[in-house]
Amino acid sequence: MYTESIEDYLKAIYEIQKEYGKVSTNSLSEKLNVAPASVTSMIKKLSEKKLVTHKRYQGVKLTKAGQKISLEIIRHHRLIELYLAEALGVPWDQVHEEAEKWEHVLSEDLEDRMDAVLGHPTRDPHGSPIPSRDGTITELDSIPLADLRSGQSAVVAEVSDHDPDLLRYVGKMGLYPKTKFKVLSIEPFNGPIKIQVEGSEHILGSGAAQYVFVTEVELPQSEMT
Amino acid sequence: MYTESIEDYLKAIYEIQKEYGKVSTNSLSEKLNVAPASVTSMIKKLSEKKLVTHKRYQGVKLTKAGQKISLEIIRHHRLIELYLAEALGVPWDQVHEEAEKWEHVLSEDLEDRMDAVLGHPTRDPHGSPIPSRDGTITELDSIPLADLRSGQSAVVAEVSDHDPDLLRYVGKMGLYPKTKFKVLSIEPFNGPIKIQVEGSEHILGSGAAQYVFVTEVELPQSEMT
DNA sequence: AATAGAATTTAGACCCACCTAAAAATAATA
DNA sequence: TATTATTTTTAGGTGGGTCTAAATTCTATT
Repeated sequence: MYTESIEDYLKAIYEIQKEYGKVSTNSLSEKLNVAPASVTSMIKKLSEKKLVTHKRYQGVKLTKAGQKISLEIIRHHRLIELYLAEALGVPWDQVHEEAEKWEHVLSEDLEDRMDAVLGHPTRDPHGSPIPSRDGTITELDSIPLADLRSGQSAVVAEVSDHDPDLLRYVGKMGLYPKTKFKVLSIEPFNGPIKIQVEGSEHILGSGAAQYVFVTEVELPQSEMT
Repeated sequence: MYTESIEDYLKAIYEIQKEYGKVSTNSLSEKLNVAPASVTSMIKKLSEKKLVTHKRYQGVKLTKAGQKISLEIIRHHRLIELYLAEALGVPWDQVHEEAEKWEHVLSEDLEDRMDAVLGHPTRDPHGSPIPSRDGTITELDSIPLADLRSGQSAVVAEVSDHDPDLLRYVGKMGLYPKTKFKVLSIEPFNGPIKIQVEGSEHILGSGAAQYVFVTEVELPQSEMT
């Protein structure tokens, strides 16, 4: 078994790798709230354990072994999030924090039991895919809501869980995964976006719209070929 | 918040205090599987934090503050045990290990939710009382099954959860909390005990009978006054 | 190509919780 | 009571994960 800290680093590396491709010391430092120097020394350790590859001043990359572990932790995390939401009614903006702690001490047995109770789910409450036990994951092919244009409809695929305030904000307008909505108008220069969700209209700031990812985008009637 | 280690020490101190009255350095060393020297230094720390009182070479005692924290952890532990058993079907010999890890990272909010889902229970799966949120606990007034005599009936109150094998062993004969049974015979010199549980007979080793605590003891007909 | 600025790494230190070995205090027994 | 045995404490060290300050390397810009 690995320490909680190692698991946190691996998870962070996976997530940064997914979002930006490259994983720098500084990006880890920010994400994990530790000093860059601390990251360097941990990278050295991870590298010795063959969990990442590292070229000095060039960032890190997960090895097969490292990725496997990081996906196990992510699986724990997302199963827990979903379980807490479903079974205990924890609101979607609180499940992340709870899962952050619990994920490190969840046994395989309990993981399986939760998985079974939930019916072998594939998405967590924010729409993120839950890796399978053997470490495979199918990342979603979605785009930020902010990239839509006036008149387009789409379905919410995933909402970033990095900020509880954001989740509450978009939750208030019903923008949960699988919810269909329509962009009524979108102002230029990152202006506010007017959307229609289940009959009612809402205004969404562009900052938030960066973190709401959508799929099944439909062109407006007027632009159909 | 306190470290996991501190919480473990406080819990151990509470339990030893309850079982033996006095809490020595060695008893903690054994219970926590750490060297006596390590216990001494942790005691110093706990003492500085006013969680225990300590006279050199004389053992420790929980302060009010220390007891409060230890009961909070025990509450977490036992609520988790019961929740796992009830909601996820984890067998009673496995819930302890799971709870050992989870108890340190359980939020108050989740504690309350579990408590509510379980209907504000007062006993864990082994029959141990669950402290209330404000830190009150009503310890059971029970005696070891081994102290019963031939012909007596009693109800299982509590089974020690210190050893999973023990739990499986007594579980096989149905000796769960609230189960009524009768002592058919008991051999002297810590001999085996023949008991009747729900119609069927079983033989119970005296070692195990030390750890099964019973209540509602009834005298046999022949000895009634 | 030189240099200023940013990113990264090294050096040295801290805290936490643990360890072993040795010393000191207490308890048990001849 | 003296001596031995047991318990507890002190002394000194280790590994894990973090920090700050300083040195190094890379990158971008002139």
